[in-house]
Amino acid sequence: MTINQNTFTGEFSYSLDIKGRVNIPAKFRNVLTSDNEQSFVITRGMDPCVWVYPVTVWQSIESELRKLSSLSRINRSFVRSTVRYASSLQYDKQGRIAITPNLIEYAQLGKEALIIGMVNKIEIWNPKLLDSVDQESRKIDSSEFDELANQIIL
Amino acid sequence: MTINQNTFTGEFSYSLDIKGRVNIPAKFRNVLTSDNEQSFVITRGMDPCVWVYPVTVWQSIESELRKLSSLSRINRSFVRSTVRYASSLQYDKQGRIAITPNLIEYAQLGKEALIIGMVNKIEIWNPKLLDSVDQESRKIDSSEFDELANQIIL
DNA sequence: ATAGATTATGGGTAGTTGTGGGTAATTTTA
DNA sequence: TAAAATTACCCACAACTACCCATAATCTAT
Repeated sequence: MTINQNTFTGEFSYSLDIKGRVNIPAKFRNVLTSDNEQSFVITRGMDPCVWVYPVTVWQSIESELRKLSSLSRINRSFVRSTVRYASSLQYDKQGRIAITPNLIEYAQLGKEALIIGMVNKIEIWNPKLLDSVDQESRKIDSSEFDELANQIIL
Repeated sequence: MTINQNTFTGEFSYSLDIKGRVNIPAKFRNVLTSDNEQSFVITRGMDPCVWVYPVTVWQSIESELRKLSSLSRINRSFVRSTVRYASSLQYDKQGRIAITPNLIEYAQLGKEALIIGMVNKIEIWNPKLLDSVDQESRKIDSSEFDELANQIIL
């Protein structure tokens, strides 16, 4: 049963096979709306990981990007860096997607892949890399972190 | 008689079976509103226990999370740490939910499970662990309890 | 107090899911 | 144009999960 459309939560550890394929957790596939046509858009994350969007979500990001005027240099560079590495792909009959060598390298993915639901998107991490990034940001941001928690967590 | 919709009070001791299932107390199921569709969201608690939310309560957390832009590093790390261990699930015909191995390990759950109503959510504890956490915090917190007294009348 | 309903707990089975590998089609390269 | 490499598609199997049924204990109402 799906609680919410296009919403991803939870953590799953899967293996990246020799052909560069990872499984999309069944739960994630099930919350995809039909207008996504079993497709995702994958791209670089802001952190060293892979971001995976449902097509419909990505489309709304694109329309936001369209609004940014190219007169501004920051806008141009921002649009370029977000769109540059994005490509759309379908998952196969077993529910797997093939990650491009580009992105495998960027996210430093090995045999293990940690898949994390991030509400409106999915992240694919090298588990060890996530650990270190996590610890780092907890050191730096702990007070702002607590503030957010006070606002949001019930 | 039910006191209030989606409100949980009281303490119940249940067993965790070999498949990792625990019963949700009938009283708790009965106060669930129908728009929860017999579903809960379970996640890590701030203490070493499992938190169980009615879906509707979780949705309000989720909608707050959706507002946080992923451009900010703190936001990303906060969303990740909040959502990472959360998953939604329905209880079966017998009223049980299956707790993920992840969370069983985190809350150090064994055969016994203590289920505690926490007003807007449910906690699942290893009874012995709760005892020790409880004693510990009673030592520390008495002054802070006094502070709370100014906010809440019992 | 007793019958009927509800609740707690255990286990079996069929279908789903994760993972590996094989073959054909397509693209790239020489 | 032919060989090599890559990609897409398919099949197979093991492990797991969801769903179902059974039984014992407890509660409810007359």
